[in-house]
Amino acid sequence: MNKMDFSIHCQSCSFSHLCLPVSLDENELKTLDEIIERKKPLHKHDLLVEAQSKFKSLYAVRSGSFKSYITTSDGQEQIVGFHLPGDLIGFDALSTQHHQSSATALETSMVCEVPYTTLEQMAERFPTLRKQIMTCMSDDIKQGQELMMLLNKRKAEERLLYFLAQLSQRFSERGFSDKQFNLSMTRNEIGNYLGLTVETISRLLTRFQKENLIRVDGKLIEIIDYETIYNRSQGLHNDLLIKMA
Amino acid sequence: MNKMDFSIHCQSCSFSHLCLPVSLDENELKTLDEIIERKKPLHKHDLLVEAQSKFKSLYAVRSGSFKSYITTSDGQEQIVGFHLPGDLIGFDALSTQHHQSSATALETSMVCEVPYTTLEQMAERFPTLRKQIMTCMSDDIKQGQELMMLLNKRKAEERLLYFLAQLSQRFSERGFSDKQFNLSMTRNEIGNYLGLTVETISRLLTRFQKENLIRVDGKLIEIIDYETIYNRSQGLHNDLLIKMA
DNA sequence: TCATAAATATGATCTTAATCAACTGAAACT
DNA sequence: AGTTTCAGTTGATTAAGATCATATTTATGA
Repeated sequence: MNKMDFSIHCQSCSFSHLCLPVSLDENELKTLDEIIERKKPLHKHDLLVEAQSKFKSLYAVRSGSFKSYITTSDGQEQIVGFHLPGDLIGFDALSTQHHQSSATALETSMVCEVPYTTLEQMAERFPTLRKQIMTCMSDDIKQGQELMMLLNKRKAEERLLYFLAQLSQRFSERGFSDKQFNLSMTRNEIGNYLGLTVETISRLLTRFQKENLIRVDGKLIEIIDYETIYNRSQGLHNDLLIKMA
Repeated sequence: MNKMDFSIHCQSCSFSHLCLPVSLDENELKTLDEIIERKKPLHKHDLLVEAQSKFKSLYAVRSGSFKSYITTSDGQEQIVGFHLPGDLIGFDALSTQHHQSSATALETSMVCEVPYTTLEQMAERFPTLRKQIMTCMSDDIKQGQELMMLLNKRKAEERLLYFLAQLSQRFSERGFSDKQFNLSMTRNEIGNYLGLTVETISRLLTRFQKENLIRVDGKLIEIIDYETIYNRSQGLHNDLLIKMA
């Protein structure tokens, strides 16, 4: 048994459909469950992974949320992703065996630690697990490509609407409400991620509220008109949609 | 033997240090070499991989160059990468078993096709190959993150200088001249990739020439002052560097 | 609980690169 | 060869979002 056993198991985890366990059979799942260490909770701002540190483990988010970010030579921070329960953190380290990005908790959070050497041994035995690891990595690539598109081709309004639509969708996949949720990141962090300034994020959120797309109360966001949010995040406006119909 | 044998082998390929063969022993290399199919040359604009198509193979660039791009619902194209000899194309398909992005040749080019099922069987037998595949994927993620940073935090001048510096470096890794090379992509494609317009690329190139950083002659680029190009691509300007010294 | 700091909101101004436009040169196509 | 299309250059104007400035609200901590 692990030092820390919080009596949490992959078998009963409500995010297993998004995480490594996908498509493992009972026996495989049991083995995976045994190598995973449940760590004690991290608090806001706590560092989970430090960039440049040696790669030892992957981390699966159990509760709470994280941001991962890279830092430029001149000290600027670029957020490259926000992680919700079920997400895996650390794939970018496989290339150099050192982490490319750091990850910190955005709120009190729990993770499952997956020691890489044991995971690798398991991967050797279970092709389905190997496949799932690849899938997760490939997802990371895909997400990066989509974000690149967003940053390149979309204007401020579309970026933020996309961000909101995507968050709503991700919450829904995880069994949370997709109509009402709390932002665990600051406006500043959203801006950093989307390539915009805090001021722009703030102004847009108030505008979206005036347009009756969302309701904003500090960190709490209520999605009122998902349809329009989604359409406009894709660059489709009402007048355009009417023309097409 | 394969239907097409151009008498080219991994064993004698000058890009093997960048490709799958890295860290394979002689025996492993021979097996890899046998499953790889050398295809006939592709010409400019020829489609190598079509987005949404079923994932069958990875492709290693042998000569020439490719762009890969995704297409939005409204038909816009976003270039997500340029591929030089030794690069692998197709990792983004592992997640869904369908390609996310399309790839077309920018000039007459040759590829080695690596059928995925056989590669997977090999990966099962050779842990080093498995590791190398992971490394390549992880590199893709890393590159995506760096580009994201570039698009998010850097201004036009810095983006294009970064692009030039990176190209020069990549050519050098492949044994080509890092001082003088041909752009196989159009200004338009560079702009698309960097999130800028053709006009901006054109103006910047002429400015860089006036500033004696490069010489431009149509597609031919000569790197004159790599040091300054690199520094300024990182947001470091001369006056700033003087202050720091 | 108050004090200080951090996050958010909002207005005024400025900057960068996009857009629009016109022209030149280079390929590609019968 | 000559025409059409595509790629690139350069200038003038505009618009989107950054930056600067200042409140205001919300957290955090002694």
